[in-house]
Formats: sequence, C-alpha cells, structure tokens
Amino acid sequence: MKRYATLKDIANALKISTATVSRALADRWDVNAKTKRLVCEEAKRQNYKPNPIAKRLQNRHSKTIGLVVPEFKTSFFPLIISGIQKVVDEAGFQLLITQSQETMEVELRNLKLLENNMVEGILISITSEGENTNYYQGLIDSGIPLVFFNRVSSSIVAPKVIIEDYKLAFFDTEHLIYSGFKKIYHFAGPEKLTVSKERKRGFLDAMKKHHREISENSVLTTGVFSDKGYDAMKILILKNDLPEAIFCFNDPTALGALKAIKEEGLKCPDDIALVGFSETELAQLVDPPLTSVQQPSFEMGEVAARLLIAQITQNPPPEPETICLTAKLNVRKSSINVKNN
Amino acid sequence: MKRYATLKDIANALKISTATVSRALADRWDVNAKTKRLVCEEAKRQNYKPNPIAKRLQNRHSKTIGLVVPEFKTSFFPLIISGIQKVVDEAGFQLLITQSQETMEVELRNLKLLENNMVEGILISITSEGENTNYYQGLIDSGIPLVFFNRVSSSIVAPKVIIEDYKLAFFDTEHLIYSGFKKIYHFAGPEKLTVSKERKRGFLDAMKKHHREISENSVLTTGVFSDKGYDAMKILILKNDLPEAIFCFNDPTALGALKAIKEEGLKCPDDIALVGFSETELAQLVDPPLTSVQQPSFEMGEVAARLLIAQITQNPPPEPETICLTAKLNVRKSSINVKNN
DNA sequence: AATATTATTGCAAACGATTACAATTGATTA
DNA sequence: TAATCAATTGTAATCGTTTGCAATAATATT
Repeated sequence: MKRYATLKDIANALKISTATVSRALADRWDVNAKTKRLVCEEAKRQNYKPNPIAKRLQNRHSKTIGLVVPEFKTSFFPLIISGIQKVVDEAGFQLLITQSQETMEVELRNLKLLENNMVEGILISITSEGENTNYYQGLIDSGIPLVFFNRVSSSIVAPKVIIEDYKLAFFDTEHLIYSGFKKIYHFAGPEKLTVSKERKRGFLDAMKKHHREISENSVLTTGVFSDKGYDAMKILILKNDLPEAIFCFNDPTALGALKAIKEEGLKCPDDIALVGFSETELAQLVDPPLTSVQQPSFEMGEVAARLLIAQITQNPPPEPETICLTAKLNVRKSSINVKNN
Repeated sequence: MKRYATLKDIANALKISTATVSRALADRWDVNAKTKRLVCEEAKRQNYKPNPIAKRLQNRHSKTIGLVVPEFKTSFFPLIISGIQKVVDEAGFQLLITQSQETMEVELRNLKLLENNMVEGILISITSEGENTNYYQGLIDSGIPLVFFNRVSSSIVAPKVIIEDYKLAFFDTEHLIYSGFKKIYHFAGPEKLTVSKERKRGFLDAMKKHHREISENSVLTTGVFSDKGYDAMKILILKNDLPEAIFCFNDPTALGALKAIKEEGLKCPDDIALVGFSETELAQLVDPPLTSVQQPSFEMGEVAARLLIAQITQNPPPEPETICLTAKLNVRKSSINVKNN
C-alpha cells in the first residue's frame, strides 16, 4: 500500500516528539505558537493525513454503519441510499452497503459480515422471504442498534421508519371507487411483509366502507418484481375474470400487469384501470402514465440514518420510535374512468 | 461502542500469553494441539471476533476500495455496483460508495474523502460535466490505482472497462437504415463523455457508409436523463423538423422523447421510430417496447473490480489494459418500420 | 550422562495516534 | 536567594493484533 506520512515523520524532521506534533495538529492550548506553525508547515510539506485506522483503534469505535437492502435493481432503494449516504457522511461515518437479493439466507450472511466488520449500527429493510428475527434481537442485545426502514420487522422493538401504507392504500382504493369502478381487485405483495399486510388492509377496509363485495379472487398475492404482476394478470385474463380496476402492490407489478394487458389486446384504463404504489420517475414515462403513490424516499433514508446515529451516539439512547412519513397519491391517466366522463 | 472480547481476554482466562492465543487461532504449526483446542473453545465461549481495525493497522493496509459513480437514480449504475460488490466482498475488501451527482465539484470532494479514508484503490465512472484530470493523475502518482469503467477518462493511462459503443451505435444506426427509414437523427449524449463521442461517431460513420445526408440538425446534443430527451423532441416537433427515426444516446432520453411524441399525438414507431442504448428491464415494459442495446452491466462491475484488485495486490501491477465488453442489440417494436411491412 | 534437537511458549516491539503524567525551562514572587 | 508557578515539551502507556527472537522444557542422540 501507499506509504503515508505519519506523525513520527513530522516529529523526526523537526526533532521533536510525536506527542507535541499530535497536540500541535490538534491545535491545543498547551503548545507553543511557533512550534504549531512549524508543525503545520511540515505537515503540509509532507502531505500528512491522519491515519483513520489508527484513530479508530485508539478511540475504539469503527465509525462504520452497515446497510442491508433487499435489492438494488429497482430505483426505489438507491434513492433511499442516497439519503442515508448524505446523513452518514455528514456525521463522519462510513457506510457498508449490502444487498440480500430478497433471500433470508443472504441477509443473514450480510448481517454476519457487518458484525465482523464491527459496524456500530445497522440500517435494514428486510427481505420478502421473512425475518431473521432471532438474529436481529441478538445483535440488539449485544449492543449493535438496528433501525428498520420501509420493510420493518413486526416483532422487534427498535426504531422504525415507514410511510402511511394503510392510509394511502385506503386512498388509492377509494380513488378507484369514487371514479366509478365497480369490480376492483388488489394485487397484494409478499405475504410476510408488513407493507403488504398494511396495503391489503387499507384496500379491504376501503372496500368494506363502501360496501363493496369482496370475493375470493379480490386479492391475489403477487411479489415485488414486474414478472409477478405480469403472471397474475395473465392468469386473470385466462380465467376470464377481469376486474375494472386493480390496485397493485407497487409500480413494478403494475407495469408487469400493464404489459400483459397490452399483449392481450386490452387497453388501460379503458378495459382495466391500474394504480401502483411507491412510484419512481418511470410512472410518468409509461403509457398510460401510471397513477401511483409518491414516497419521500430520499427523506426516508435521511430519517432512518439520523435515528441510527442517535442510537449510536446518545447515552442513554433515545427510546425506539416509529416515524411515519406522509406520502402522496398522484392520479394519472391509468386510473381515469373513461366511461364516467 | 459495544465491547468485544479481545485476544487478551482469552489469554487471561487461560493464563497464557496473547502471542500463543494469536498463533493458536491462526492454526499455526508451532502450537500444541491441546492448547489450540482450549483456545478455540474459549474463543467460542467468549464469542471472540478478531478486530479488523487492529488487524489493518498491523499489516498497514485499509482493505478498502472507493467507488465513485455519477448517479444512482437510473438503474444502470446500481447493477454495476452489484457486480463490484460481489468481487470486492470475495476478495475481503470493503467498499465505500459515493456519488457525484454528475458534477465535477462533488466528484472532487468524493475523491478527497476516499483519499482521506486511505482507500487502496478507486473505481470511477466520471461525470458528464468533465474530468478532474489532474487529480486523477495525482492519485495514481501517489500510489492509489484508479480503474475507469463505462465513463472513462481519455487522457489518463489506467485500466479501463468499456463496451463496444462505436460498434453498437453503428449497428443501431444500420438497423434503422436497413429498416428503410430515410431521415434519421441522433440524440447525442453530453459532449465531454467519451461514450457520447463514440456513439456519435458510430452513428455518423454508419450514415456515411450508406451515403445518407447528414444535415446540421442530424445530431442534437442532449443529456443523460429523460427530461433532456423530452425537451429535444419537443423542440423538433415545434420546428416541425421530424425525422423518421431517432437513435438516442440512452434509454432515459429515448423514453423522454417517447413521452413527448405521445403528448403531441404522434405515434411510435408509425410516425417516429426510436432506438435507445444501455437498456434496463424497463425497455420491455414500456409501450411500444423499446429497441435498445443490452449491456453486461453486472459483468462490467465484476471486471472493473477485478482489474483494480489486481492493481492493488500484484507486484508489479499488471500493465493497464482496456477491456471492451460485447453488448447486444435487442430489436423491439419501437423501431419496426410499419410502412415497410 | 552429557549434548543436541525439537516442541512449545513467552517477551517485547511494531503498526499510528492519543493523552495522563512527569520533566524541564524560564520567569515571578516572597 | 530560594521557592513557586506557568509554559512547554517529552516519556510512556494504551488501543488489539502480529511476529522475530529468546527461553524453557522435553525428547533424542552419542
């Protein structure tokens, strides 16, 4: 590795002790002004940079935070990561990013990796497969705080950042109802995720409130990627069980459904209206533009990171709180009821 | 921070020296089998984890690699990062990820941040604004190897990973020509990027080869995000200067153009055909599905990371080479010439 | 039985930075 | 003049790990 200048190099050059050099660079009161000047000059000349590794060993913390996200492919998590990065950088921490490819096994491997790297805390959004509950708790018990965001654990007591899934799913559904659609279905997300449950609950409650019939087929469990939405839609078409509108778990599934609809010669929203959830830039680019829920992704990252840093730096750490961010329903062409107008 | 068990803890418990413990855990030949067993048991009992920070201080390398990407929003870079992650993890390195938001200033800040964190090497894809050439060279001179990928510096001698931009731009254009489109335009990327230049060169050469007229308006410089494609298309429509087909710098600009086309009541490919570049999953989901060039993004990340690790670990480091990955043109509906069939 | 050899372990220094404490100097005060 | 004080610097320990060398004990060789 590159050989960096050390305190000792400066000390030798000036024939003084490393202690004095250290103090001079820290600009402390108990060192002669002239010495300070000389040290600073010499430091600059040798392009001295304090060795962060030595510093961390000395004050016994790694100044490193771990991140576990389920995936990287959709642009949803990268945006959150941007927000996390910002806060983490500002606080002088490093960020180790891992992705668990939506499997519990890889997630567990990631957690162990982070633990071995002595992270001081972990930000996590769990996989759609389920939770490594025991391991989460073990980490917390051993003094590594966890903060959950977006996909949170239901059974662990820890700070969490979520959005108003229930409320917006309710709105989403009501929007379809008010638009005059009769037969409304829901493509639900992976069963084990709290977000899925909440959105489904929002859907069902809205339907009940307006006394809509809920059949066995009203809710179809899909997944998080577009292929699942595509498959689900194909099945509906095959069964010739077509709703007038579908509230999809997220945008990818909605887009998958849209693809299937088009392939079968149907039209959206004319034949089947669609609404998505957690939109990206994309929602505006597709045809028809997709009605969706706009989440404050960047902000979610910021908030989660701040919560974690508070857990790490404050003594005693603040009580775990669940922060619920507001989101916004953006109505676009995909859910306009043509017959109504 | 969490208090971890140390070598000393194990040594004290067994009333032996830390040196022996260290050797026992390293499974070295010169320590008694029974002692080894005892040490390993005690280590397990105390849940001992070697302190990576102390280790790094000891053998004087940070085992950390820096990454600088221009952005995180489109799903292009995240995929590359996945590939990088994989290789970096396997090699036992850590990855510090930064993004420069397409500005030279933030990029410079990121480079300095990484330098201060004693990374042993840097993977970089430069911004569309231009190059911090002097700083790149300074890093290399001071012993921190750089590897460029996707968006490479033209003036620096270093390992690089690119794809066959020229060749595929040529193919892309020829595909349009062979399809029978007469008036073909190119939405070019940011002027300073080599990828932009190469794709533009490919376009122009293909046009020349087939003796197509190249007017002043044939090439319009746009940007990397969809809004630029949208704007450029709107301008063409306003000027009533409509080509039959457009080869776009990348998928986002193509999708932006597509949006503008639809807004103006035109149809793709009937009125204007489109081809993109560096596709994501998305290309298949939009309407019409977008003809584009499929790049091996994950692999690009892997290759770049491997090149960097070779620079770091091999002595002497291998000669800088430029690796050119093959890509593939996927023809879809957006570039089918309806009149021809 | 005396010496040589091997197996096992400990001592201590090193990585680079920080910091409590001691030591030195010159100046001030009684 | 001797004692006191402040200003400045140095000494040495510390963080957790590794490793060359020396020390010890146990065994083998003559």
